Amino acid sequence: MALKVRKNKSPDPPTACPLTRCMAVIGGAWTVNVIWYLRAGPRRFSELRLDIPPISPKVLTTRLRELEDRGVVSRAVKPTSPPSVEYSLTELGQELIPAIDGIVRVGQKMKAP
Amino acid sequence: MALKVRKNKSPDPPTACPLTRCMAVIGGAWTVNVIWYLRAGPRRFSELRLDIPPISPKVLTTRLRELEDRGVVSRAVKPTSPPSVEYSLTELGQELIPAIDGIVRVGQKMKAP
DNA sequence: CTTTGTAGTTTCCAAACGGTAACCAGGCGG
DNA sequence: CCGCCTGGTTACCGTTTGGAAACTACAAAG
Repeated sequence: MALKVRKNKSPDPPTACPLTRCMAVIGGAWTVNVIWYLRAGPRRFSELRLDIPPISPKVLTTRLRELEDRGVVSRAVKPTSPPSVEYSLTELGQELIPAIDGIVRVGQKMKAP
Repeated sequence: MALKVRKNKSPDPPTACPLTRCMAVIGGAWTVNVIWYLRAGPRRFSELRLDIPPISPKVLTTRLRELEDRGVVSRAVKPTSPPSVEYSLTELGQELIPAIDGIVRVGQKMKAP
């Protein structure tokens, strides 16, 4: 008797596809908004909170850490008093700007929900 | 005694911002993948299931309905036997392609998780 | 020594989301 | 008449997510 074909295919990790991988990062709540407000230059934690009023500090921290881990954003502590923290887009982060521009453009033309 | 400043500001709808509005549509699971596979032309329900193996029929239906509602995708029933259904990008949907291209490019350069 | 400002952290919780599995309808081929 | 194909729908359920509120650390100003 012939061997059965094993159907339990190893599920390839979701990070295999570049599209899925990148969406896993920028798909979270407020992520693209954060990148959008960093496009013009470095910005501090509390400035981002003012830029995006509905974001909670917890979520802002989470997003910034994720973006830093993936090399999209860099974090720099300035020895002011009190010490402040500047976030800015890395070179990789800059590459997302045209994509986000495109999303904004479509958002403007999109039917209301 | 002076009147207090009322702090309960009317929370403007999340759809006010074009970026947030568009992300609400393309942020769902597999949404960008669906658009990606429609970029080359019309595609049927079952073809999309083969293109994106891990997507469930429930989610694929949900995504296609959302995209249709927002004018990104159009749905056409062909009188074949059995009747088949073709989905394709609208003009608005086509405008998302460059944005998704950008996301893919960043995804390729992104650090592993 | 209390207040102010920056930059978070922690806990708790309800709602949203997506996965699984089963089921359905209409048409046709055998 | 039975199964099969396409294109879904439905019910159930566990996990994840993001929101709210309260709390922390540290430094300097007053």
